[in-house]
Order: sequence, then structure tokens, then C-alpha cells
Amino acid sequence: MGTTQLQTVPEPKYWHLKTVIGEALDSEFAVGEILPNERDLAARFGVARATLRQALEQLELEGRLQRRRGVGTTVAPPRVGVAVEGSRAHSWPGARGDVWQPAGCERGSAPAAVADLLDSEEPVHVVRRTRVSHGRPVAAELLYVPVSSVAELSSIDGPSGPGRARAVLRELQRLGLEGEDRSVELGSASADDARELDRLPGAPVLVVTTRFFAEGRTAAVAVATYRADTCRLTFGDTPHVEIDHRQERRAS
Amino acid sequence: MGTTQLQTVPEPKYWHLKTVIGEALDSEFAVGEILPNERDLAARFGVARATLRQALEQLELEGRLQRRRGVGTTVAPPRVGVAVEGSRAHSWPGARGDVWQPAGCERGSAPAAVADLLDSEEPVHVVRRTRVSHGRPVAAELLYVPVSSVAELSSIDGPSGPGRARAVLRELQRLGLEGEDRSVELGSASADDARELDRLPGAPVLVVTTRFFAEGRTAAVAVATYRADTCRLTFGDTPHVEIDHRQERRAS
DNA sequence: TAGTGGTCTAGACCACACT
DNA sequence: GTGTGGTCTAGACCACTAA
Repeated sequence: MGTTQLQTVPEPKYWHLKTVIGEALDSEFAVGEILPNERDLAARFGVARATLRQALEQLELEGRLQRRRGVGTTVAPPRVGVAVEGSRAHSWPGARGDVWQPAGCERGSAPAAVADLLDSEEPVHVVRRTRVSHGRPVAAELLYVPVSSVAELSSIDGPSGPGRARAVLRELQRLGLEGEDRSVELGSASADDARELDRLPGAPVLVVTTRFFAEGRTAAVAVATYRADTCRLTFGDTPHVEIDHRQERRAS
Repeated sequence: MGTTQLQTVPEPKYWHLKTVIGEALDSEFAVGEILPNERDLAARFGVARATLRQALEQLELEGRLQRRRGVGTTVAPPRVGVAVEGSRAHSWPGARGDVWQPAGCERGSAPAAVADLLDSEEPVHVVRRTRVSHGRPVAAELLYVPVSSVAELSSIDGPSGPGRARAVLRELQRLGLEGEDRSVELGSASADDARELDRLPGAPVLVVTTRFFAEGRTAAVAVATYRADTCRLTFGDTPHVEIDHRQERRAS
């Protein structure tokens, strides 16, 4: 009765599990190592598989685990730092040392959210690009370019492949870039993005939206989705060194 | 046999549900409106509650729903754009129009990941700050300042409250700021963060890590966690206008 | 074909916020 | 108290990968 049990808060099992497994990852596992399967792990900890999965989902969200259907659960390498260009030195997509690979280009209309940013409902070229780091795809981008921004091109109706994508980017360079604007938010992968990023639909992604200003208006909008599990976005002149939350142990 | 049923992929129920409910949010619900409870919704769609919850979790992750235990599920307002300062104009924390509120200050040792960035194992002042936007807490920050960065202060052993936090920040201003470095990644709220952000532990957050350079070394490191459900981080001179995510459809 | 993670069910109880 | 979302269980079947 009188016992002031201030905070006997029953910590959720999955939260405790996450902590325990997280610590085990630090001390007993190397990067790339395969964990026991979910049914075994659940039995070992005396919980239902669903509960165990809740813990694993958290760890995957934090980039410490990687799970693949039909394969198993492995210890993920530290997140890779990915530089988001233009934080200080503005440049058009496709310029000089651009790390993005043009993948295709189609014509269509911008989704409502993008049309708002473009302040226009006019048709757009939609340039698809992908970004690869350390041999793995890390981001997929859709670049929306109003046809009026690259008027010279409008007569050309070639195939909608990488060639056309490059042509649109080339035309874009001719505009004087006056500034950029960027935002980052959490999203979930669309079916298209998921395919390009080698993830399941709904996987968490970091959505980087960039507005390019030229000739007094928004000349283009880029929506890039980065794999949230494997990427750390870096800004500024001096890229971060690798951050490692574990003890560095080599996989073999 | 010969039928190339390329993609008769049975779309998961929760994915389909997410789409259906998402569209209903666009057309039939106003911001702040309360949805039917989970049991009713599950029954209405003819699925188990767990399946319905998977869909709601996705929508919450995308910032379109807000769920509170004991209350219900409401339609979330569009994400608020939160400016991350210093993308171009560098300044110390606590300077001029800093939007952060000092909450406390303690001494301790930096966690391993931060110690790596500081290139030092020495004791640090840990300044706690919070950030409020539109009357709601949106971010919690821990600012790690090695004692040697604010040597003048080391003799003062006052109470570890907001006053001391301000004192540390004041000392910091005296150093010449040479540059900053910033990274953004996905994380999950610690128990502490969760309390300050009015969320449950494990809630998704955007972790912004900032390094401050002065006198040829890393003079301080700030780790800020923003509510991923309600925030859109903006960089650059011109903050984004409100982005509305409804109709998130691909151009085709 | 065997083994993995992904999806789904139909329950149960708990912590919390209101009234 | 009543109703809400949060946690947990013990199953089942499916989709995928690799031997």
C-alpha cells in the first residue's frame, strides 16, 4: 500500500529485446555475420515471433540489421555518408562531377506536391536518375523540368531513354542558376523506388526535395529518395568521417 | 505454363489498405478529424486489427496520421517546415536569433560515436536544449562541449540547470567559428528524447549531427533529434513553402 | 526442396486519457 | 468506468532464395 512504486513502468518486451540484441551485436557479431533465424531467436528469448520481429524492425530502422526474405538477417555495415551536393556550391543536375546516373526520361504532368513547388501545371519532362555508392544503389531521383524551362528541346521527340535524359540536362545547363532550396523528410518507398533501391515497398526513405531557381522562377524540382537504412546524408564542405556505432570488426 | 504472368504479385493487404485509407483522408476527412477506432476500422475492411494497424503505422510514418493512446487516431496537419540553421551562415549555438531553448547542462563523458567526432575522450559539458515550433516541441538536442573548449568555465561549479547551459554557450561564442559540418540520418527516439518530444520511445526521428570547428579542431558536437512525423527539415536561404503530400502519385 | 523472412489471423491483456 | 491505442501470443500460410 504505502510502497511508492514511482515508476515500475513495465518496459515493453520488444524494447528490452532490442537493447539486449543491440548490445550483442556490438560485442559478439561481426559485420555481415548471419543471425539465427527469427523462430530460433524468439524461442531463445522466450517470446512470440511477432514480438521478436518488433525488436528486429527497430534495429533495422536504425541501420544495424539487414533482413532479406529467403536469406536471413545479417549485421549491417555502418551507414555510408552520402554527400548532398550544392549545400554551398550551387550547380545544375548533370554538371561536371555529378554522381547521378541518368536512367530515363518521359513526359507527363507533375504530381500535385511538385506542381505546387513549380507554381505551374504545365507538362514536364521527368528525368529518372539513380545514384550508386560503394557498388550499391542508394538513391533514386525524379527530376521534374517544365517544358518551358528547356524550350529548345520541345521539338525533339526522340526515344524516352537515358539519351533523352542527358539532352534535357544539357539544355538545363544553359540557364543561369540563381539558387537552390532543399528539404529533407521521412517517407516510405513507392513500388517504383523500392525496385530501384532493392528494398520492399514501404521501406523507410529520406526524401530530399530540391528546388532550382533560374530566371526568376522555379526552373526545376528534384525529388530524391535515399535508403534510410544505409544512408547518412552529409551537408557542408567537409564530409563527415565514417561514424561507427559499433566496434569495428571485419566480416570475412 | 507458357503464360508469362509477369506481375500477378498479390499486393499485401496492408499496402492496399494504406492506399485506400490514404485516399479517403484526402477526400473525406479534415485535418484534426478523428477516425473510427482500430477495431471498427478493421471490421469495416474485413481484416484483423494487426493488419489494419500495419497500414495505420505506415500512414503515421508518412506524417498523415497521428495516434495517441487513450485518445484516438486523428488526421495530421501537413508537416511543418523547420529551418536547420547555418547551412550557409555559420553561427554558434545560442547566438542572436537562435530558436533553441536551453534546458539544462551536466558534465559527463561523450558517447563513443560523439567522442569519435570530437577526436577526444576528455570530459564534456552536455547542454540540453529543446526547440518549439507552432507551440509544439519538435526537436531535442544534446550539445557536447569538451571542457577544454570553454576552459574559462571549468572553475565554476554551479547547479546543472538552464543557467549553466547559458554560461557554457556564452563561453562558446568567444571562440572563432571556422566552419560547420552537418549530417542527417534516421534514428529512433530514446526514452529521454521521447519524453521531450511527447512521443513513445522508438518513434522515428531525424537525427541531425553538427560539428563545430574552431581553433583548428572540433570544438563542439550537437546531436539534434527531430520528430520525423511532424517535421520537414529545410536547408538554404529560402524556406520551402508548405508541401502537401496528398496525391503522391508518379507521373506516367 | 528446405529454410528464410513477410503477411495475416483471432484472440487477450495492459496503459492511458477522458468523463 | 469506458474506450482508446499499445503490447503480446500462438498459431498459419505465402513469397522468395539458394542448395
